Amino acid sequence: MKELPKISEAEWEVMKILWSRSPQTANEVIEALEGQMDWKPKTVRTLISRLLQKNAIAFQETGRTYLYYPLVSQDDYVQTETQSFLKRLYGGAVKPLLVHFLREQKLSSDEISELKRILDQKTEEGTDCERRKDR
Amino acid sequence: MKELPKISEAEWEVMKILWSRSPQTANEVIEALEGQMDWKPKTVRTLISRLLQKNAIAFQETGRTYLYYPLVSQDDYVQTETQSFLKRLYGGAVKPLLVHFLREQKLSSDEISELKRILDQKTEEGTDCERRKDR
DNA sequence: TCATTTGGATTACTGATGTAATCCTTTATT
DNA sequence: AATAAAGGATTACATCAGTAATCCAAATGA
Repeated sequence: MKELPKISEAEWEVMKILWSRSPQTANEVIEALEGQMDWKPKTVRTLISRLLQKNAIAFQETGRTYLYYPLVSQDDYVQTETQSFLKRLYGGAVKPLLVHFLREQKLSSDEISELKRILDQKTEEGTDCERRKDR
Repeated sequence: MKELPKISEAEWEVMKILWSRSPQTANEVIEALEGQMDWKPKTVRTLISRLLQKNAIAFQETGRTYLYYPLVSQDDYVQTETQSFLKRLYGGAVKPLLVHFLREQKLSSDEISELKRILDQKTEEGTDCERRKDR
């Protein structure tokens, strides 16, 4: 697996725009962020530059302007970030987090049903996992 | 709710030590981190100082040395961090994260059972949540 | 053609973070 | 008593992140 570039919080906002639609010009990104982030256009351009340097995005030239697009998928990114977040806060153990969330969060009954369904599936497919370890 | 101080990753390691046992002297913390973090003693002291400034920890003087202890609970902290993490990566929606994790993660069948149990509890107690909104 | 606007490139500045070293004072050692 | 060791306080310095402003070349308008 390749190294994913580290994306800062501010940069993340830009990525979200590009993930939602791409390619886009700098100005389109700037507009998309307007009213949402209270950033000066120049600020957004800086973020775009930094994302370029980090190889998180790239561009195709069209005339005198560039069309930017992401080089990393949001999914990969979320996955990786979540992994390291978990490691940091929960020592890598997923279950405590899940327990925590299932307990604390307001979930509609529909959502609860869906989660249960997923768990049921896992019961079928995955019961042999890790069994071997008990010798 | 009070403002929790922002704790950096390196500082977090120190906090973990103090959460696991407190109060402790700087040297005890330094020892506890040895072999684990490859930091010079002075580095750890810097982190301790910064945590003091941020009011994340405090100390009682005993003779010429200090005994440090946390001022914020790990639970509060984890809760807050998780909230903002979710907000950042999943737009605040918990369910996508839960789905993601339930799907991706290796969970033992015991864990799965426990999670199901929690969901069952929630089904009973919480079905009226948010119902009002549909007018 | 000359001035203006515009897009991208470069430079700027502040605060946080990682990673220490140096300084100063008090206590322990010779 | 003079010196060394030790603990905390202060200072250091590079990099990253947030937040822009300035510079420069090409396109546009007068």
